[in-house]
Amino acid sequence: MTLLDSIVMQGLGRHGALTAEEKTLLLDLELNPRRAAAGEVLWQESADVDLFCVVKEGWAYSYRNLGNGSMQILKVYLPGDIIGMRDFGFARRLAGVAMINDGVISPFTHQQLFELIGRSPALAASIIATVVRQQAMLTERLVYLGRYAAHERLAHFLYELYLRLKRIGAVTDNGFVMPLSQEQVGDALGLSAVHVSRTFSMLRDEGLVVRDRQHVVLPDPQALARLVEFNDTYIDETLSPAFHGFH
Amino acid sequence: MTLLDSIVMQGLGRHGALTAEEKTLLLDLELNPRRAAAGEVLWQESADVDLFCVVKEGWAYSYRNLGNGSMQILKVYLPGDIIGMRDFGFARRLAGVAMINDGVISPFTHQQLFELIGRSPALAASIIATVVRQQAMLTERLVYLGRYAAHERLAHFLYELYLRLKRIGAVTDNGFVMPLSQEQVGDALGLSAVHVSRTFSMLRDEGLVVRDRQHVVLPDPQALARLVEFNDTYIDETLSPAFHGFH
DNA sequence: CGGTTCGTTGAGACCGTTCAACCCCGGTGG
DNA sequence: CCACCGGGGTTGAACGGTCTCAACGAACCG
Repeated sequence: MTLLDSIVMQGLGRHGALTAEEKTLLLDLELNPRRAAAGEVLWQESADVDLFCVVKEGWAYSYRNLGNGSMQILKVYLPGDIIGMRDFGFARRLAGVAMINDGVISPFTHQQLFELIGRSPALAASIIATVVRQQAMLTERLVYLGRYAAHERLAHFLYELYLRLKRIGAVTDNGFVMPLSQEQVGDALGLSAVHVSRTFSMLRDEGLVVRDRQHVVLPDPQALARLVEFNDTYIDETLSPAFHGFH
Repeated sequence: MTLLDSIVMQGLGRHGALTAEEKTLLLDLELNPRRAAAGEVLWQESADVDLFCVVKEGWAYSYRNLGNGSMQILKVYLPGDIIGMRDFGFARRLAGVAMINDGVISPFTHQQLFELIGRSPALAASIIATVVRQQAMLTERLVYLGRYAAHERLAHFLYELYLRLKRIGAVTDNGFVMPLSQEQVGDALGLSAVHVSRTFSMLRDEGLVVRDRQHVVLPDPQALARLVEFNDTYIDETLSPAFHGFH
């Protein structure tokens, strides 16, 4: 999974094919791939902001460790996502990032990002669009934490993963691999691990989610989408026309 | 309260005074002020994105109306804030915005924003910094919704308002005016209005918050800050040095 | 085969919700 | 001036969703 694939798949490159220089700029971000082991902390909260990363293989998550001993997972990163944009413009990390399973990441520097932005307004727009979309996903999570019950939070979480995985071709027969432990799911949804287990059982009994170890199947994605009233405008978002005129 | 005052007060203008042109660009955003009545909806969710607004007087909030009949308030806007940046780059609003009390707002267009960004990299950096800071505030709220109890959520909410109001000079003797109803506070914190009332009583009994109608006093802000382990790096944030080198 | 991690299930406690009654206060109209 | 009304806030009681603690089971790994 290269960033180029990801960006094209996400439809950001559809407005006129990318130029050769733009493709080069994107590929330059992935010149230094390295393996990262499950559980590896890429950086801690409050660390200096130096690098961003493209996730090439594996999953990662950003998190905050709280004073009361618990953890809140802010976002799950999938292959093709850029990690660290949350801290763009800050001197220190607002959240830590760790790998969920074994994977491959490509770090690149602030400097490279500035260069890319300076050279290609189209790519700058794409980057900004991904940041904005991430903010929208965060907002959606906030809404669910504030106002929905456990089974709705979990259903929404799984359906969002399903959509994001589908667009990078990681879904077959409505099923996908979900390497998060139930403890981690709980940390993302503001629930205890025990209650995540019970909630999975509830969704299984209703025929909405079948899970076996790390494999999840959504037998009827539409039914799940109705349950959570999924608003997918923030995933298949349309950029403002004015924005494209900006180049 | 002009945007110029606000940005200077927020320290974004400290790196070299703004040029005359930059000041003009900022003031141009506020050429069309108008009154807005309490409860007035500035725009609804899914409406076309056309305008942004500077809040000159009064408070506003962005919100999402949910299928189960409840509402989630995403953010409270104070004088000097820019409303609508959440939707920058989108064709449609991700959230509605309404006035909390009577106030004055200055709408400006996408076009004006692009012009400002094109003419002054320094102001573009300031704008981006405010967007990033808003995302950080949203993240902080998410953490509290996910992992903290009612009294901690409320204490954190009040302390954040206290800090933001202090920097625009709206705090005297540790007190400020808080025009939100308890229903609205509940919609922001994911609590019922009834429990907001009980939680206010609890904080009062502990000597942390004194409230009389719309007037709130924090007798010991430091104690409150300790209670919520307030991390103010996202309010008094430091922009990355690399970012300033970008101009 | 023993240890470890992860997931399941049960029981009890707790926090927050819902429903309801009541109060306080400001506004309005007689 | 008073009667009435309505919105916001307070308080009580019962319900329910989620948490915690604990025991147990299943899969993986040395």
